[in-house]
Amino acid sequence: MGRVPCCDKNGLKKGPWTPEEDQKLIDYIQKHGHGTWRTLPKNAGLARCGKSCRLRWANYLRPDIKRGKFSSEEEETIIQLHSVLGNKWSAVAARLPGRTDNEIKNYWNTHIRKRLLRSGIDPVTHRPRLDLLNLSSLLNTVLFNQSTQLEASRFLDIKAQLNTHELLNIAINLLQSQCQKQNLFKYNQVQESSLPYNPTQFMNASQWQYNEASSCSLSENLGTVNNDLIRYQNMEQPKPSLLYDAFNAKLINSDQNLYNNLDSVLSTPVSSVTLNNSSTNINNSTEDEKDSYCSNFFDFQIPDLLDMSEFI
DNA sequence: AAAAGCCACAACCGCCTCCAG
DNA sequence: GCTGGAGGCGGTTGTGGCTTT
Repeated sequence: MGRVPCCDKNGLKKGPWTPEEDQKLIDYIQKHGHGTWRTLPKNAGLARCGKSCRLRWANYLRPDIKRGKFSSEEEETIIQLHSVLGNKWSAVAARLPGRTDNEIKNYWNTHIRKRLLRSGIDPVTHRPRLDLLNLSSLLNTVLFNQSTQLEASRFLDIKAQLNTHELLNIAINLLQSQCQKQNLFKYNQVQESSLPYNPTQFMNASQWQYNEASSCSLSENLGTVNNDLIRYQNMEQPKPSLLYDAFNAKLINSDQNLYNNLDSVLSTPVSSVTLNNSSTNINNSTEDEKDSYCSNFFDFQIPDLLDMSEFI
């Protein structure tokens, strides 16, 4: 014998609820309570499945539901809870008064998840994405050879090896970071002092104290960093490279050696730039000339890659 | 102005857990 | 301890509205 369906679906309405149906459900529950959901539709005069009534009430009609946009505080709470609880949406919702699991789940999938991905953070593990770390290693060996020469042609070689837009954009971000770090050009008017990203820079007082408490675990620290990255983006600060920020913040917190290695690669001076098979020494160039070299590199050598920066 | 594409979110589906009998 | 119904949960889909072409 198969499983008995929760209701006889013949003749029962599906799809969006009408205001009249909503009112019937509200009136009935206010008078009698919901009781057994299975019998509620018949008693309330609704041609709906009991389960549909329960969901409509729980996710939309319940009087204690808070509707409207999520505040930044709520968003931070969701991220922190998700880093601990994972996709246990009901558990997350239990800690956010007035919000339903369905609403939080939708908000996560449509907003937060995408934002974390753009920041180079894996929304499942809340850690730097492994593909980014692997790519940084690849770039280190292929892009910056022993003579510390930045070769556009080799970058194009990489393009052939990578097969996702996302990875290409990551490559661009790393390259831009390289140029910013060495003050080769003023990408987005970045101040040198904003690099490397200081994860405590935008903390509020309570979070700062929380982070100061050395007893907090690594995962708690990483959760705090995630929130700071998001706050950092929201503040419309100059955005040197969100990816590089993520690298800095995460690596500082998770693996100092790894961070030091990456840092040393990125801080190695670039002495020449190879464009169109001719190498130019930039040691004696003016700042404007350096700007020009880098602008040319990004604007004319790999315009198709730059276009892809919109993909993430 | 119309068509196509995209996005957000309400609602549904099917599996799981709990618990009374 | 077993069974089956009710409710809970997370993943997925459908749809309406907005934006882009």
